Amino acid sequence: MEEKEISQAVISRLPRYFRYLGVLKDEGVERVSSHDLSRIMHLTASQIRQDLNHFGGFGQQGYGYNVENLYDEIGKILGLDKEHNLIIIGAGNLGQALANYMNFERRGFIFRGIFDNNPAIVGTMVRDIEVRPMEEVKAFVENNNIDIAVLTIPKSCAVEIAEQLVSYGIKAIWNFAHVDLNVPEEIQVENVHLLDSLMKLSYNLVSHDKQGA
Amino acid sequence: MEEKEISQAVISRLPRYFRYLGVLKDEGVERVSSHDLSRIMHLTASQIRQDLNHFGGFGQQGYGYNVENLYDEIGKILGLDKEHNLIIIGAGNLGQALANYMNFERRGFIFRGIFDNNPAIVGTMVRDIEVRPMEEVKAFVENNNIDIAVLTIPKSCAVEIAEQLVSYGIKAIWNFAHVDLNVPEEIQVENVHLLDSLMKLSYNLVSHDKQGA
DNA sequence: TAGATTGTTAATCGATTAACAATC
DNA sequence: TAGATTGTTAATCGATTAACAATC
Repeated sequence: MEEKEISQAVISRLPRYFRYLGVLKDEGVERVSSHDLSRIMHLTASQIRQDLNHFGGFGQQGYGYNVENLYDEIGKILGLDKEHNLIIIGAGNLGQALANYMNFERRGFIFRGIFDNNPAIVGTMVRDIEVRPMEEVKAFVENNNIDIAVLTIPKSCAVEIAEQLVSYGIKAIWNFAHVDLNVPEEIQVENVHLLDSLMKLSYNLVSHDKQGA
Repeated sequence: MEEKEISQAVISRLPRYFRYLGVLKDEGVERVSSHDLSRIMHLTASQIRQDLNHFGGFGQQGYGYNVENLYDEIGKILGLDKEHNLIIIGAGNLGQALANYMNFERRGFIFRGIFDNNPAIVGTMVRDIEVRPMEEVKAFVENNNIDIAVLTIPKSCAVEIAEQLVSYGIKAIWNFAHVDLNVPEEIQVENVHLLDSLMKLSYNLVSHDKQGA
C-alpha cells in the first residue's frame, strides 16, 4: 500500500496533465520544467510539483521532467496500462453515442456489450455489437469479466439497476443518470450529471450579465 | 450588484440542491430543515446553511425552509426562469444525442439549430430541425439571439471554432471537445471532458484494487 | 413561553502557494 | 563549478465545520 490517501482534487488534475504531456510528446518535446508546464496549463509550478510528488519523484534537479517518461508514469497511475471491460446499460441516444465514440478504446476501455429493455431496440446493431435484453446482463457480467458499467438509462430505474449490477459483480459505474446512486462505498462511481453542468453554465452566464449591467 | 463573488464550489452544489428539493416538492413535502436535508444529501447542515446564505435568508428560525419557495429561489439563482437559445456545433453521435435528449428544454435551454461541415450529414433531420452547413453559423447566431453554443466536434478544430463563435456573439460554450478552449474570460465555458471523467474512474478502480489486495 | 432552527461568527481543516535547501 | 530546477517544509489562503446568539 504505497500511497496513503490522495485527495480527489489531485486525482482530477491527473488526466489534464496526461493530456498536455501527450501533446508535448507528439510535438517531440523531450523535457519540461514545472515552470514551463505551469505557463502552458495556467496553474502554479508549485502545485504541479506538489501533485506529482504524491506519486513519486519523477523529475530531476536542474533538468526538469522527461516528457515521455512522465506521460507514461501518469498513464500507469491512471491505470491506462490495464484493460477494462465495460458494458453500456441503456441503448438510447446517449448510450449509442458513447458506444460509437471510442477514443475510450484507445485508453484501454473496451466496449463489450450494450443492453436495453425496449424490445424495439433489442437486436439492433450498435458498432458491430447486438443490443441484448436486460435479462442477459447478469450472465454476461459474470462470464465476461466486466468491471465497468455505463449507466445511460432514465433516473427512474437507475438506482435499482445500479444495485443489481453491483450484485452481479460490477466494480465501477460511470453514471449518466440524473440521480445519485446508492451503492456500497467500495464500488467506484463517477457521475456525469449533464443537466447540472448546464445549470452551472447558466448561473455563470446570468450572474455575469448582471454584473456587467 | 448584490452578490460579491461566490466560489465555484458553492455554485456546483446548487443544481444538486435544486434536484433534491424538486424531489421533495413532488413528494408533497412542505418544509425541510437544514438538518433533514443534510441527512438526505449526505452533507453537513452547516454547509447547507452557509451555501444558501450566500444568496439570502430563505429560511425561518424554528421552522426551516419552505420546500417550494426554496426550489423556486434556487431555480431563479441558476437562471432557469429565463430562456436561453442554444445551438449545437457538430452533428455526430454525441451532438445528435444531446439534441434529442431534451430534458434541457424543460429548464429553459431551447435547441434552435445544429451545424456540421460534413456534406453527408448536412440536410438530414435531427429532432425536426435540419442540419445546416457551418457557413451559416454566423448569420444564424446573429439573427436568432443565440447565447449558448454546444461544442461536439473533434478537438482538432474546437479551439478555432470556439474563437469564431465568440466573434459572432456567443456568450457561453458548453464544451465537449477534449481540449481547453482559449476565449476571453467574459465568455463562460463549462467543460465536459468525458475521457477525463473515465480516467478518474479508472484511477479509483485500480487504486482501490491495490489497497484491497 | 419553550423548543426548534436559522443566520452568522469563530475555529478547524485541507488545499494551494511560497520559499529554500538539496542536488543534478 | 555555476545555474537550474527539483522535492519538501513552512506559510497562507480558502472552504468546511462547529458553536451559539437571535428569533420565529
